[in-house]
Amino acid sequence: MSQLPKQPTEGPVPTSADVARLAGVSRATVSYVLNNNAAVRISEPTRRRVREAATELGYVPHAAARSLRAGHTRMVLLATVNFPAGPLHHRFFHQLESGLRRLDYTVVQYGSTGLDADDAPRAWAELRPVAVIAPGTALTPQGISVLRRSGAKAVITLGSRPVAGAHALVMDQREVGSCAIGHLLERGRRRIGVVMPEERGPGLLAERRLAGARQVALSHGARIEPLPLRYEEESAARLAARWRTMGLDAVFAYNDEYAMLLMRALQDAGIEVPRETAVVGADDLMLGRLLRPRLSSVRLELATPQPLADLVDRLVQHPGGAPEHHDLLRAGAVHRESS
Amino acid sequence: MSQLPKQPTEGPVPTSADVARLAGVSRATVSYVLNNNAAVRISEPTRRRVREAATELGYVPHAAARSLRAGHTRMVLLATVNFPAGPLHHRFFHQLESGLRRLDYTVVQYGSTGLDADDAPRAWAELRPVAVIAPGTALTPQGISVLRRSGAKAVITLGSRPVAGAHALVMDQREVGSCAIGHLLERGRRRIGVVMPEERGPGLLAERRLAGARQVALSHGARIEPLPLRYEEESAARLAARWRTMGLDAVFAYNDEYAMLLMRALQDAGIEVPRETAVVGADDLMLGRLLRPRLSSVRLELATPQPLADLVDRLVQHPGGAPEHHDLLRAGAVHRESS
DNA sequence: TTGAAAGCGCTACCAC
DNA sequence: GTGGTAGCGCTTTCAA
Repeated sequence: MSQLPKQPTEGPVPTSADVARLAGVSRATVSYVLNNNAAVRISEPTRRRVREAATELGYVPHAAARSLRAGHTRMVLLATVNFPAGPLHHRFFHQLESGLRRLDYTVVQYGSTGLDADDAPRAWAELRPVAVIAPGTALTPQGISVLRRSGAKAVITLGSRPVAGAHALVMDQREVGSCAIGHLLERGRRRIGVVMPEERGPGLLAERRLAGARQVALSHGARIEPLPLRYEEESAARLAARWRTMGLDAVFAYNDEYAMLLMRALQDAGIEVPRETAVVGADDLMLGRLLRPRLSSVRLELATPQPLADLVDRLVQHPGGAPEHHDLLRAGAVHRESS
Repeated sequence: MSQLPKQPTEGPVPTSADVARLAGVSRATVSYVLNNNAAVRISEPTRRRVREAATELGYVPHAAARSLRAGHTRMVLLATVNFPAGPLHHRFFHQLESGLRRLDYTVVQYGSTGLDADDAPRAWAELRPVAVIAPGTALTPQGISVLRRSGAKAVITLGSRPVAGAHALVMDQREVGSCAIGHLLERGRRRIGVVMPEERGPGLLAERRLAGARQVALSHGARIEPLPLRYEEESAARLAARWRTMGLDAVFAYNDEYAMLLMRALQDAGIEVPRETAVVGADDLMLGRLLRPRLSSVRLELATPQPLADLVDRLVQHPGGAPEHHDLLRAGAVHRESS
């Protein structure tokens, strides 16, 4: 209460020189004390005077000045362009951030909507981050080069596949497709539809999941039929209306939401699930358990973030190694009643 | 292709002095040219030489050095602690960021999990942001003061209610509760349950929604009954089993997910929806339309972000005014079949 | 039209 | 133990 500074808004921002003046010492001493510099021994009374002066003034060190002097930052820039927005990724980044902070990095998320693939890395580079984690889709070889030359020790891409010249955290969405199809094959299905959302967002993910589906189907002599679908009841009803003409005995519906939409439409059209057509979603939403039949799904898991924080730290400390690829995504079929 | 710099990883980061040397001019000239300084006229050939030298070296200006010299930054720090993670907010922040970038601000998201309410603002202040937008829950008066004294021209809180001494973007969740209850009252219900999730995350939101519900109910002589519920089928089944003992004729279920869970459980327990008990959710999920009966809901909307970007800009340019409060949340009942 | 130089806040080297 | 001070990269007066 009594410690609240007097002038909330006016007045210049206090610097270490102000602290030094108030404590009656030099700026060097202030720096030593506030950074707990072990290489130099300062008497306890002096330390106290400095600390008191600092809190009295509400002194906060100036990160820009510090890193300018140091010649490097400890900033990890997490570029969030075109990022999957679900709770799974949200939690993952959250934990990755905590892990990196524990290693004394400053993590900063930088959204770059509207900037193109050349401008965005330039904008990031201006902050001189020591490491950059960005979606592979936002990072061209030129972009990687810009970041490297601006002092980034580690450039790490994130996405369905690696990008040449950078380390990669791979979330191979094919895994999801192959997992779903594998499950359906096991249950005796051979003519399988794969829902392809017509919305903008899921486009790339859907392509990769389809690719994984095709891969597995091919090696088992099963048929894969892509099924464009908008996330609207009419679109689903239309698809359901011509369902029997397509001769499918199963469908992998991209994710649980599309699966629920389609399953309802199929049921309304008199198609029995799973007898006539099996349905599998993905993401294992709680809601799928409420439907009748309960929705089979593919559960996704991301790797534990702490080892990745350690990885970043290692790449920063020993840069220049060969690009490393780490697989983040684990997928597993969850069998319920709809398949 | 041919423009790719040669040494990807080694070598020092090029500075404006390097550009000057290569172009055969002074550092001052480099600065004039690259910043399109209108106050000084540079010959066209010189400009070209400078620009070519810059691209040849892959020069990227050093934001820290620039802002150190300028005495201020154009960084807007968006603190993301305890933020609702839904698509609604996600889109909102995304657009706010775009709007601010259009005004030439650098927007940076800073997660601060693990830092307490005193440390977090200090960490933010080290970056000397010109404006800070942070959840009200993460911002004590001390924190606000620290930011002010570190040069932040605008400190803006975000949340259910304003915080003393700062501008506020208010998302008054009571609105949601009162809207839901208002709808149920209109439809003749008088004894209304309000689901309170027992999970950690929604706690505060649920409290506010309940408060709004109580407010409206009180003024209409209706009864409100809080109903703790975990997001699990057993918990819902248990609640449904003792439903008739409670004598409720309606329930506002916190959001659509809890509503779906509970509605299913009620139906399984033989309670007719909406005849015996009306059910209302919130968030207006697409999935609610797939249930039978279709789920009534409260649709949430956040204000258009562009005016808020303009607001931030105005507060930065003319600091010191009285704290402003802006209401962001709009709620509206969506009547379907479950109420 | 261009160049020289000061100085933003900070840390680390070197004297005392 | 403590202080003086150079210099990180940049912009901007002031002089030429």
